[in-house]
Amino acid sequence: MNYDFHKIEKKWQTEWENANIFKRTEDSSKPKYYLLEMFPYPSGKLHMGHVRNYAIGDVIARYKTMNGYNVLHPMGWDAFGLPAENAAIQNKTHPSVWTTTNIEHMRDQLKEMGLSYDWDREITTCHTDYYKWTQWMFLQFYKQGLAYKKKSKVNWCPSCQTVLANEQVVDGACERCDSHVVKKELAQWFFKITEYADRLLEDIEKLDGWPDKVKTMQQNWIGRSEGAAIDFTIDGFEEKITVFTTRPDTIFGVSYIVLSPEHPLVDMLTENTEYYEAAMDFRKKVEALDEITRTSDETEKEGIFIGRYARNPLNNKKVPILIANYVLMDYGTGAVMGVPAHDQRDFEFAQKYDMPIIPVIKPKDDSFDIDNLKEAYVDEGIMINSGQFDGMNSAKGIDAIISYMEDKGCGRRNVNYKLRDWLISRQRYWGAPIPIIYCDECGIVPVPEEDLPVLLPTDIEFRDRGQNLLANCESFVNTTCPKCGRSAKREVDTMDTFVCSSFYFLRFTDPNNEEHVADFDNAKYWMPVDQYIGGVEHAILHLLYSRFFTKVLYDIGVSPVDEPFKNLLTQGMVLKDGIKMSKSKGNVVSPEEIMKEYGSDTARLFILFAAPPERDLEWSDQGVEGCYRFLNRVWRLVVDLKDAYDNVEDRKDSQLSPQDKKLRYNIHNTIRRITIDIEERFNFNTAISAIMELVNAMYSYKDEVAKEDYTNWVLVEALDTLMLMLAPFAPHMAEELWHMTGHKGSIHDQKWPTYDKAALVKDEIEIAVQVNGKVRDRLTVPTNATKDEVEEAVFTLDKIVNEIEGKTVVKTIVVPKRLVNIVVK
RNA sequence: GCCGGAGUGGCGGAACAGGCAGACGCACAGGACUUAAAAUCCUGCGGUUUUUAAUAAAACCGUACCGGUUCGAUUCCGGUCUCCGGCACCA
Repeated sequence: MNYDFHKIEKKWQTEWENANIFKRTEDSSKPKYYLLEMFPYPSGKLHMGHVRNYAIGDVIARYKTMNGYNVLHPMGWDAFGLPAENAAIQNKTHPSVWTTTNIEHMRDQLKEMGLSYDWDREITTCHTDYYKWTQWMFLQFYKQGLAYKKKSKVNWCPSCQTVLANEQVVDGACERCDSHVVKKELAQWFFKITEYADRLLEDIEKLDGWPDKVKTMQQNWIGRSEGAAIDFTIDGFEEKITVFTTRPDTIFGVSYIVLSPEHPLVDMLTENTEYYEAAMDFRKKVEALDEITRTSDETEKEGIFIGRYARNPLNNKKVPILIANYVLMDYGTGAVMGVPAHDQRDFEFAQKYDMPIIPVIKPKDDSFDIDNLKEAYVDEGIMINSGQFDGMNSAKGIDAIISYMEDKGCGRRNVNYKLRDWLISRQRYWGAPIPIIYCDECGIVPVPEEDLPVLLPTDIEFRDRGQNLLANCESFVNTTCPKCGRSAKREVDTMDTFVCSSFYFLRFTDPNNEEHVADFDNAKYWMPVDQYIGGVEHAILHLLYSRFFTKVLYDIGVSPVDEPFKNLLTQGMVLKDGIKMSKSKGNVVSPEEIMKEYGSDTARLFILFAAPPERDLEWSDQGVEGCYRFLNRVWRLVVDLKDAYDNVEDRKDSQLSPQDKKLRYNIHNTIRRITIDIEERFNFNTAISAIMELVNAMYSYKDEVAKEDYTNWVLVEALDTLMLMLAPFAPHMAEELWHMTGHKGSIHDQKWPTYDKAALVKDEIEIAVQVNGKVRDRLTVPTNATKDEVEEAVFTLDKIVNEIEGKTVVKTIVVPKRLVNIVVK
């Protein structure tokens, strides 16, 4: 008979909910632990990735609770977003209806999993009492000069009919729908994340508890490079061309200047000349290229001369000005100096167009002929052909030349970032409206804080996609100016949903506060998040934005911390047949069905047992079956042995049998192992196998010892330990067994077991005996045997005597409690 | 191209401050129970070879590949290959 998980799981879920045992309040008498899993988008159903994420979190939450922490473990919904709007158009309903239905269903599923959330803190980002704060955030950013509107070429997804942030464009395609992203010139709202670039970069160092992988990804994304901005004058013009370079030490090697075809100076420099038409044709050609081709280094470098010359500010040398496809307008200044001898791209370009290659740095050891380069020499060396700087080490030359230029006023130290400002406008209905009003008289006017929230209108007809529904809603658009009272129009764009998720962790510390996003004292008690868990796909987007928000909020005194997440665990994907589960691949396993067939304790146990959390996990139906078998095995064991509780005092004073001692050793060794596995490494797979081993040991005891010889208190110790250690992994079964064996109170309020060192002391220990590093025999010795005693014993073994016969013993290495290695010749 | 991570039985995975490779689970095989099956329980389970009638026993090879350090290497060092992830004409 298998245990009735349906009944048991339902029963305890109801009991826990009624007793509200997972509700948490601020309690200064206990150490706090804030555990957070990335909240889901309410797509409709949980998938295995969610199950994994939340199962991992729940083990940690319950474990920390048992260890005396006041654990904040909240859950919510990242509920704005395009799928709701598309579904609404398709089904002719309102996105809020679709979203609400999905949330209800998914909340039920989470409850079915038996997760220890404090549901009183539930957050839903599309509710007015939440998005009021999203809008409030915008206003604070605006006040700080961190939100601004700018007309620029932006990424436009023709399928989603909206603009996207740089971070949301993956290989030239929309990260959500994979459509080809095009460039469009639009006026859009941005958050000035670049102003925080340096701090976001520097503080990565503080993130000890983050995986290096994620930190490196953020570093690359921010992409800081140090160098100089250098002004080149243009013959016959007042204007100057400013280039950015990381190698000012090579300035004497400049043989041409290249502008991006889109560079604004190009128009002026070619106007009314024979070069104008060619330049414009070239620009069009380059603009027609999509982002991937344009920025791929396989694309052939092409350029044309535009008829003008610039002057090298250091030696006044006259160099031609070109435009070329490999210079990008949105990095640096959109202009570069061409130094073919010391830059590989410039080298290729110069060879193609027959430009002079002027070496200005030679290798220290003169290892090759610098005047006949086969490729650019990019390493440091000794400066040559560089006037007064000749003979200087090129690394030093960088500083020397910058100082020289700063004195002369033709150049300066400069730092560039790959990071762009965060485009937050979206031309969609289902998002938080940007709280801005446009007045003919007063211009751009922010909505006063007391007027928040700017409500999303509900009288919208959901027809075709492809139009901004808010723009067509007159009751929304038409308003009055808060400054002058005249009629005015509202901003019709909404905010990127990543804005909503950039501060939700702060809101969880005080989710129902109507006056503040969170009471400072509450935030101070809980923040930062001690452990954050989610998929690595958010390594840049969400995690970088959240860090940015936290820093801004810290600066204005709203957040008590300047980094939100102390420790980060990035879980691996759930695979089936070696590939990611996806509808299109048809390899999806539904959590719903698994829980129905085996129960959520089994589902959780399997997903934790199959692989360590950071690694990808291969789904196996047979593996699930195995975990189910294991839980049944535990059930039967406890049922069989529970009589031990009736007479615990029995034999308490008598000597323990060898079997008793062995079992006690196993109990306490298991506690030791599991505690390390959870505490130090989150290796739940090995933690679970340790529990399995304890169960096997208990079965052996049952097998080897006659019932009348049972030592009940040892059995009870084993059973209690087993149940307590199982509690974070299989919470329902553990709770049921806990009560079945006569305990009072929830097992989830109990203390995590500690191990008894005395029980881990063994009288004897088996060691390996090696000859020249090969195991030849084994020997059981007293644990406290000295090295000499062990060494002596080893040479009495027949096998060893045979093995070393006729050979000379060079030396003998004794590793206490492990092995002896005899080296012979 | 650059920067990370990984490569261990039929499979998922253990063991790395250098110390008995393959814990635990799955699959498979054999046995017990059963009229039978399922479930359950017990046993075996990296490869090759040799000895033995058989039960068994022994030797050698094995942690992607090549080399090094060491009494001893899955673990450390150098090089190569493959896979995965990120960045990529960033001046």
